[in-house]
Amino acid sequence: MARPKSDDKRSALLQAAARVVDAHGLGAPTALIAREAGLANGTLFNYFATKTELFNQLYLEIKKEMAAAAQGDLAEEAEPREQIRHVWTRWMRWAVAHPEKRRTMAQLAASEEITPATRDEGARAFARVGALIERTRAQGPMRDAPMEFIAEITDAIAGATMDAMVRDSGHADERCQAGFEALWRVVHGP
Amino acid sequence: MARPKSDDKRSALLQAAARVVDAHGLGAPTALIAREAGLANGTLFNYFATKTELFNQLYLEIKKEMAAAAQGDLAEEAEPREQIRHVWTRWMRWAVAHPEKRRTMAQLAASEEITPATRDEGARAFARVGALIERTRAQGPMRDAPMEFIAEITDAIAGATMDAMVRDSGHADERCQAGFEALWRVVHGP
Amino acid sequence: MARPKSDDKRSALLQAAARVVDAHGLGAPTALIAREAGLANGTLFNYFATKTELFNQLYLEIKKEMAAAAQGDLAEEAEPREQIRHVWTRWMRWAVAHPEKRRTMAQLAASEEITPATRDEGARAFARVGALIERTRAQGPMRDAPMEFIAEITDAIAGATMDAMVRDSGHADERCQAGFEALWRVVHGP
Amino acid sequence: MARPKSDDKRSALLQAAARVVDAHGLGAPTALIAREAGLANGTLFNYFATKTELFNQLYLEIKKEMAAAAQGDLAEEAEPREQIRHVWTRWMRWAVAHPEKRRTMAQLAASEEITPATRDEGARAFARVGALIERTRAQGPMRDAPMEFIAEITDAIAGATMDAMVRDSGHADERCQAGFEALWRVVHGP
DNA sequence: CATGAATGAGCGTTCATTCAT
DNA sequence: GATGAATGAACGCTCATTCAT
Repeated sequence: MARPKSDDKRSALLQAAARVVDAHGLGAPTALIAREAGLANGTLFNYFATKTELFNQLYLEIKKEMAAAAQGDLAEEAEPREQIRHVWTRWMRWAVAHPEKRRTMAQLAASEEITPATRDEGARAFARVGALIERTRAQGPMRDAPMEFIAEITDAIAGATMDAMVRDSGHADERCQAGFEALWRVVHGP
Repeated sequence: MARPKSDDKRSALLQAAARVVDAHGLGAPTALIAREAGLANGTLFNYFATKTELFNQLYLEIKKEMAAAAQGDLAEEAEPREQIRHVWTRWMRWAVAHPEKRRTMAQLAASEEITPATRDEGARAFARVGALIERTRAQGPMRDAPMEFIAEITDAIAGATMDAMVRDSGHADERCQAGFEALWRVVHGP
Repeated sequence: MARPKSDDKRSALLQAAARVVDAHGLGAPTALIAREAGLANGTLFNYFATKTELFNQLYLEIKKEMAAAAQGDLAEEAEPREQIRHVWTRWMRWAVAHPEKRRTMAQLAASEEITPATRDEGARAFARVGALIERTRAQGPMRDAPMEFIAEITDAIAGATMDAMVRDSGHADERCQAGFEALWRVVHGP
Repeated sequence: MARPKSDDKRSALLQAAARVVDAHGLGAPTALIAREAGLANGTLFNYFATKTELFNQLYLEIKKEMAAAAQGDLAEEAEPREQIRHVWTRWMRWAVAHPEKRRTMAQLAASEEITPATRDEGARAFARVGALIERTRAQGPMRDAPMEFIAEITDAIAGATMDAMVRDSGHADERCQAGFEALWRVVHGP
C-alpha cells in the first residue's frame, strides 16, 4: 500500500473541524476545514465521504473523548454519590478545558445531520455513567421514568452547568458543585 | 419599512417559517417559507430585512406565545408550589399541542443567529415565571447561584420533559409530573 | 407578474448553448453558456432546471428549426421524387448555412442525455418528410423494413452528406446531389 | 514508458474501458476503469499518459478488432458482390456479438477527443473493404464522389443496420440483408 | 513497476438578496 | 406595496493526474 491513509490526517481533520465549527457553525465550508488541517480540500473526502459523515464522526470522536475524560480513574468500590460526583467533576473539568469542543458538540447534538445510530453509539460510550445513574435512581423519585428521559435531563443539567462555568470562570467550582447537587436531587432525591 | 402594511402577512410568514423550519431545518430556503405563506419570495424581505432578522422575530414570536400559554390564568394568591405546577403544566401542554413550534424553537435556540438581545427579550416574556422561581429558590439549595444558571437548568429540564411527553404520548401526564418534581427538587429542595 | 420570463433570454441561452457546445463539446460549463448569452450563471437555471434539460430543449430547438427549413415551401402536388429532392436540398442548405448547429446536433444526438421522449418529439417535427419517404419506399426494396430503420439510414446519409459538403464547400452541390441519389436508390430503388 | 511491462494489463485496461464506457459514457472515471481491470487507478497512467490517449487507443483497438472480424476469411477470387456481402455479414455479426463495443465505438467516434490521426489509422484497418468498395463503385453512380464520402456513408448505413439488428434481434438477418442491399444500391447502383 | 493517497481546479446547482415592473 | 426574475457568490463534491512509498 503506497502512502497509507494516515490516522494523523484523519485526526487533524477532526480537530480542525471542531475548531472551525465552533468558529463558523455547521455551515462552515469543508474547504476551510481542510485548509485548517493543512490539507487540500479534496483530501478531506478521502477520509470522510460526505460532510455529514465527517460531522457524525466528529460527534463520536468528541463524545468518546468526553466520556473517557469523565469516566477515567473511576473507583468502582466507592459510594455511588462519590462516584457520580467524581465523574461529574471530571466531566465538567473537561468541558472547561475544551470549550470549543463543548460548543461544537452542542451544535452537532442539535443538528438533524447526526443519525440515531451515531447518537446510540455515542450514548454507549457513557455506559458506565449510565449504569451508575440507573442504580442511583432505582429507589428515587424518578424510578418510574424511562432511562432515556433521565439521560436527557442529565445531559441538559450538564450542559447548563458547563455554560455557567465557562461564563463565570471565577465561580466555576461553585457552579460545578451546584450542578452536581441539582442532578443528585433529581435522580436520587433528598 | 418600520411598520409594514399588513400584520396578516407578517403573521403568515412567521407561521410558515415555524412549519418550514421544523420540516427542513434552519437551512430552509426563504423562497419556500414565502410560498408556504402564500406570498412571493421578494415579499418576505419587505417584512424582514434578512433571513436572520426573520429568525430572530420568529424566536420572539414563539417564545412569547409559549410564555402567554404558560402564564395565563395565573392565581397570584396560590401557594408557590401550586403556581409553579400550574405554569409548568400549561407550558408542557402547549408544547404537546404545538410540537412543530417546540422543535423549531429548539433549532433556533441552538443557533448562533439569535442575538443576545433577542434572547434577553425572550427571557423577559417569562418574567413572571422567573419571579416565581426566584422566590422559590431563595431558601433552597440554589440560593447562591446566579439566576441565569437556574433559568438555563429550568429550560433544559423543560425541554427534556417536552421531548419525553411527545415521544411517549401515552404517558405524557406522568412525564409532565416527573419533570415538575425534578424541577421542584432542583430549585426548592426536598 | 414582475419582469416576466423573457423569450428573448431563453432564446439567447439556446443560441449561446449551440455555439458553446460546438466549440467546447457537451462538457462546456453552464457558466460559459450563460456568460455567452449575456446573463448571470444563475439565470440559466431560471429557464432550464438542469443542464440536461437545457440540452434536451436545445436538441428540440435545433431539430425543429432544421425541420422547418427543410419542409418549407413544399409543393404537395409535385412528383414524390421532386418533393424529396426539394426537401433534401433545403435540408442540406440549412446545414451548410449553420455548421455550428449541425455539429452541436450531432453531439447531442450521440449523447445519452437526450431522452427518448425528446427524440420522439423531434422526430415528429419531420413528420412530413417521414410520410414522403414512407410513400416512396412502399413499392421499393425497403418495403419490409421498419420505418425506424429507414429513418435512421436517412439521417445517416444526410449526416454524411452534410459533412462532405462542409468539408469541401467547392463541390457542395455535387455532394448534395450525390447524397440525394444515394438516398433515392436506398428507399425507392433504381 | 514506450513499451510497458505487461501487455496483459494494457489489454485488461482496454477491455475494461470498453465495458465501462458503454455503461457510463465517456465521462466515466478513469479510476472506475482501472478498478474494473483489477488494477490501481495510478497504474492506468503507466500505460496511457492521459485519458484522451486511452480513448484513442481504445478506438483503434475496437476498430481493428472489428476490421479483423469483418475481413477474415475473405475469398479474393469471388465476385465483388459476394465478397462485399461476406464482409458485411461478418461485420454485422461481430456487432451483434459485441454490442457493448459497438456502442462504445459510436460514443468514441462522435467524440472530439479522437484525433484525425487516430481516425486515419483506424480507417487503414479497413483498407481491404475500402479497396473492394472502391472497385465496386468505379462504374457506379458514385464514381465521382471522394472516397471519404463513400466511406462515411458506408459507416453510416452499417451503424444504422447494427442498431436495427440489436433492437429487433428476431429479424436480425433480414435487417442485415436489407442493409447490404441498401449499401449495394448506393455504391454499385441497381 | 504497482499502488493508492494527495492534490486542486473545476463544475452544477442553490439561494439570500436586489430591483425592474 | 407586491411580485418574481435576475444576480453572483458560495459550496459540496468529483476526478484526472501526480508522486511518495
